[in-house]
Amino acid sequence: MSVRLRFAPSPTGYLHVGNVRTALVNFLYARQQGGIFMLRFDDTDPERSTEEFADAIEEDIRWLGLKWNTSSHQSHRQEAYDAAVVHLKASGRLYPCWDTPQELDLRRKVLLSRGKPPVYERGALAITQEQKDAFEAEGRQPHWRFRLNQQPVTWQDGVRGAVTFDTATLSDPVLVREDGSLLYTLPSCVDDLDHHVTHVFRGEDHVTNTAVQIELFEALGGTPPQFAHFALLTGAGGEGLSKRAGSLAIRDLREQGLEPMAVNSLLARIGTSDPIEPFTDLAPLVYSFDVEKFGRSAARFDPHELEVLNARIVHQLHYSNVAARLPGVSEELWYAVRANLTRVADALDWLKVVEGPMQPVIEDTSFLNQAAELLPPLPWGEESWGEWTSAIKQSTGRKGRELFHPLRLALTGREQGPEMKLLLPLIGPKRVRQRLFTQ
RNA sequence: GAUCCCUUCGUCUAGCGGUUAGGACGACGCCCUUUCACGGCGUAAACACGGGUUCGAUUCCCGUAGGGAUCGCCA
Repeated sequence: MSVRLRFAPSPTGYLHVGNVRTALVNFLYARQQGGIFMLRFDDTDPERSTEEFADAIEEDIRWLGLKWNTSSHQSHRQEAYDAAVVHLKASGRLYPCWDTPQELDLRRKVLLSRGKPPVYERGALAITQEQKDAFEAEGRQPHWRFRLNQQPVTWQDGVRGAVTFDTATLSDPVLVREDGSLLYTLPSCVDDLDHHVTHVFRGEDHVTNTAVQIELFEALGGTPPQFAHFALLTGAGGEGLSKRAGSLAIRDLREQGLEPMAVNSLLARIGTSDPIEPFTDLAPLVYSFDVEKFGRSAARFDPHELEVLNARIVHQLHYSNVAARLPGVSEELWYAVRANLTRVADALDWLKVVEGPMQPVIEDTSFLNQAAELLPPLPWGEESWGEWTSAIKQSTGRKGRELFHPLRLALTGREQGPEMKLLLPLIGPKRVRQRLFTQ
């Protein structure tokens, strides 16, 4: 049976680098194994989930090039969850609770102040039938908790090896709210089962959930998928990333003009033992992927690395990949300037330099006038620059920087840039003369 | 407060008792290009600290410090 993996964002915000790393890891493994990659919207929280965010997430994933085979929304699968709830109630694993949030909050604080873990003490299991009747008479609806086995749960983690977690140290999770709406845990397990998910790769913030979910999978009569939990990313300063995810939203990176493959190249390899390299497509990332290459310590995500990767990717990009984004930029211009770019859009600046209008920088008027007299014969090609500068050298005695620098400045207005032998023919004789004679 | 995970060049990491502690990115230098950038080549750069165990610890154990995570009617 082929592998089936899923990326399950909740549409309560924009995709950020942490999310995308999770998406990539699941995508890469699914592709490598020739399996299925599913996009699943965990939109069980009607308060916070919106269609706008769901659309934005799809847009971002498409931009990255992570094609999914199927997609689903948890908000459309209520019947499946209802059936699971009925089953769990019947087997006694789901029990009603009438605690109010205020009571629970207070209880947690009391336990904490005594130095005890703030775990739900199962008061609801102890209440009498009279109390239940009383609650119901008042019209109060219960919320429902999953009764944990309070035993060690062990699984073989793809990154961390054998992991054991004692569910006695955990609170029985609430699965269903008073109003019947569901929390993340149940739909997630039901979907994983129904969709035959074989592997779940996610951040280590989910390890405790895994123990709970394994019990749930079993209570539902299913077999848990294989898990792998990689260490989370931190910011460049070593601080947690999740809290300040806003500045690292994928759409911001896109708006900054970064290439999707720069993002993919970094996020697929950061924290792994494979070198971070500038790739122009996903294929090498797919075949080199191995979840065991992930380390167990948090890696730093440094936006500067993204810049560096982006530049190196841009230097390799073919004209066909960028032409649509660069109106007016010819193939010749692209190949002349790409090695000097950090972002694709920077080519537009060079278009302006070549075609004008631009302000030449004049260092030495008489030298430039002399040079203008020595311009090589038309038509100009790559060899014209050499012919021209040799002639100038001969007649003026200048060489090296003295010879070269004033010409670049007059012709491009810039201290640095692409090779002049490529730029000269593009600028052309008319504009060259114009710029040389600028006073 | 409790529990779990982690700590090797600036960064991402290899290492699984004896190594000149390896690679990648970055930095720096040289070469190429009659400046710059690109590219090529090269150099510098690390075992958090303190105790053990051992003939011998980067590697195993304990502790300290630091970092990350979890303890929700969020996902």
